[in-house]
Amino acid sequence: MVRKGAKTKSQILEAALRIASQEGLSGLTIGELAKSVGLSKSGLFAHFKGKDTLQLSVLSAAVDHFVATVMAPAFAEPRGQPRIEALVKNWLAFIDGSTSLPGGSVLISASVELDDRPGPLRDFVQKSQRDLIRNLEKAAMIAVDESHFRRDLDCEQFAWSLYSYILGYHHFARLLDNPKATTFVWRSVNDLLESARAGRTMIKKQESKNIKQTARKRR
Amino acid sequence: MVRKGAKTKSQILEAALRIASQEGLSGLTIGELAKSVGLSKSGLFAHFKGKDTLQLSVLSAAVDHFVATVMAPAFAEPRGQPRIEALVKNWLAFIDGSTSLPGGSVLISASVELDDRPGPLRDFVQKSQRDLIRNLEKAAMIAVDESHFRRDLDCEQFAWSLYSYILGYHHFARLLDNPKATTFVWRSVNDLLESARAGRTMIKKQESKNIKQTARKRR
DNA sequence: TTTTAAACCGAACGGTCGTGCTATTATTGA
DNA sequence: TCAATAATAGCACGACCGTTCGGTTTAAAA
Repeated sequence: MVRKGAKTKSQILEAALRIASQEGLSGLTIGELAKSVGLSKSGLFAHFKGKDTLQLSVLSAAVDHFVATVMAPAFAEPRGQPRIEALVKNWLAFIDGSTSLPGGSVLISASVELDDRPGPLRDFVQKSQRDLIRNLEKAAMIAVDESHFRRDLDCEQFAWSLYSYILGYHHFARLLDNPKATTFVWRSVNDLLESARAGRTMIKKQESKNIKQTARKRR
Repeated sequence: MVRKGAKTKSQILEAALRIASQEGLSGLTIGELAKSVGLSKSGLFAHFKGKDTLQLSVLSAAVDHFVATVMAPAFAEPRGQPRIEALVKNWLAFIDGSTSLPGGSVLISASVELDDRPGPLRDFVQKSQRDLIRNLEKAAMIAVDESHFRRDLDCEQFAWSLYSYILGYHHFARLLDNPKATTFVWRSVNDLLESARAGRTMIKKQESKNIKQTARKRR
């Protein structure tokens, strides 16, 4: 009894995601969105109680999309360093737009857009970004647990550095169109991985070699 | 004969800068701006040929403001590493808003806002950001020249890493309100400086010690 | 097939947007 | 001081914004 509605609603969010990724969250207008999905303004409006709800739904959809195309596949990889490398790889592809969205990450745009405007939208982005950092941190902790990384590694600092590189890539690749962005980010990430590995103990020679090999595979 | 006009124009740009830093460049509206400087919409509008020109002027003013409060003072410092550290220090203060602007860097916001919208505005931001990176690179090259950094340092990579950390700080400090942001960024920057220093030759022991000391001073 | 509720449209509302016009006030050079 | 000119205000415009409401179509339930 509630079939058609949910379907078009997801279509709406899909289109909304595409627009928001290009025009920003506040650049997403109901009229334009309605036109892009072939609905009337009021017809579309009926699916949400107001613009705020629509924007929140878009952000939520953005998180879902990010988790599905970046986090989930990475966390399906083997624990430890391979997982972290997969995560970075997926993430960069996500930013490039190779993964369906034309205009970079909606969440990064929203982060900058909302960082000075208190309210439910900012709260949501804040929370989702904190979760994201937490997951990076956890991935690092797992790598420590697997003896890929040294035991005294500051995982929070690690997560911060990693995220900074992602932001740097976003900036260089999207705005500056710098073709070296990929080289830079992987060099920095590999350095980061190496310094996280440094001083490791109790690893068999062969295993250590494997790790080094894996770290370089994307270059 | 052209006195009053230029004066109020600079007042307008000052207010515009403040608004744009909070609401974003596209969130800067003529009506609101006029109200904030106590002018009528049309009275203010007469100073610019259109909204595009206004936005360009704001971006230009943002660049000037950044250069004046971050770059210029840093480049007044001694060549090499001290200059780079001063640059980072000024930059972080600038992002915090301690330097007159309440809402972070207008240019960083604009970068994300415009990275998918071709046109004169994007071109301007692109150019100014490229200049900025260039200056970071030059600062690194000078440090190499001064034998603070090793001779085979990839200065472009150095500039990229440094800028990534700045972006990371912007994200963590502004959106996430993470109090550890300062710790993280300085730790990463110091690591970066150290790795840029590593393998240096022909430096007297005492000099080397001074450098290390300077690198740690802000922690 | 009929009933009934969900999905959608069209028109209209008050606001605000950027932008022109004309008139009025301030400022300035002579 | 006085004319010239720059600076500003007032008003109106078309366009689009988010939102409401009453009616029509469409799809699910019976």
